[in-house]
Amino acid sequence: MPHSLTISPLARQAGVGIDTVRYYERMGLLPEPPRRASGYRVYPAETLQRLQFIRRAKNLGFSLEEIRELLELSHRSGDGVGAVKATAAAKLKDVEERIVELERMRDGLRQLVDACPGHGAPQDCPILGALSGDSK
Amino acid sequence: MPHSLTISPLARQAGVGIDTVRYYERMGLLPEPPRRASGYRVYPAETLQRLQFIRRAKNLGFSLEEIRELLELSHRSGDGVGAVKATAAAKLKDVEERIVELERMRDGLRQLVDACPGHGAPQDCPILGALSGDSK
DNA sequence: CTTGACCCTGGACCCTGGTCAAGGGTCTAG
DNA sequence: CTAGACCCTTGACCAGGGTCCAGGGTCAAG
Repeated sequence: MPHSLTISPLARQAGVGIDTVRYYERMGLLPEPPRRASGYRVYPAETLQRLQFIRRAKNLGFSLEEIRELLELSHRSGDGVGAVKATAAAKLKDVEERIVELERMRDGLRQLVDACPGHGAPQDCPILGALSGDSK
Repeated sequence: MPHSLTISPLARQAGVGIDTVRYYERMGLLPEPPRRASGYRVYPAETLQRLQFIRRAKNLGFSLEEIRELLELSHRSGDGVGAVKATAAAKLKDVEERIVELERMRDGLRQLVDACPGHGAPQDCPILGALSGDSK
């Protein structure tokens, strides 16, 4: 199985910097990879998936800490399965709330775009209103 | 119309710190409010909405710079309406993409939660897989 | 009028999430 | 065997987004 990478191609394929990969390792987002005798890190292919997950989650506004929790969910076996489930459920709720808010924002923007066919004053556009639903 | 606040109740009601309000003003997210003779800032009630909007948008992963743009959209009249529309359309696309990714994440989490009824090993849960759709 | 709560400005400081550089090994093509 | 590309660690530095004084006015209640 030739699916192992040194840090540089890994980082390149994941679209992040080398330093970032090492940073994530320090922060506990990536497991410490095996090393060659020389000390070089050697990554299994799945680390690439993990990095891509991280990038995506980061874009969605999750902090590295939250992402760490999400990642742990999927790789922890046995211990305190109930707790794992609860954490997942909490994240799920969080994600669902974000979706609702983004949908509200989307609707506001859509109205803005539609209601403003290239000319005419867009003041009083409902973008603020669209998001003024009660906050949690 | 008694709807005017000094900075402290404004901040309290919006759930942010006083310093944050002044910081947002410096960053151009809040307009400079009128002042009393003493120099005290006096805010109209709508500033509260604006602050709540900012908080929400921030939670959704928008940077202050992006939020500034969003806010400008809703309050700019006349000038360069075409450009405004284009900006709004771009934001809309951005928001839609975020929604798609969050939905993917939600589905992954939901599977995780459902598939793991409180006991039994949740390893091999599809959370990583669920998010491994090609990134842009 | 005085006291306590509030407001002002300016500048220092903090955390997060990286990014860069120095100093020094490693690997591989020629 | 040597040049060039890669890798290591440690530690400094940076931007974004705040947060916290210090020093000094303001305002309302008593």
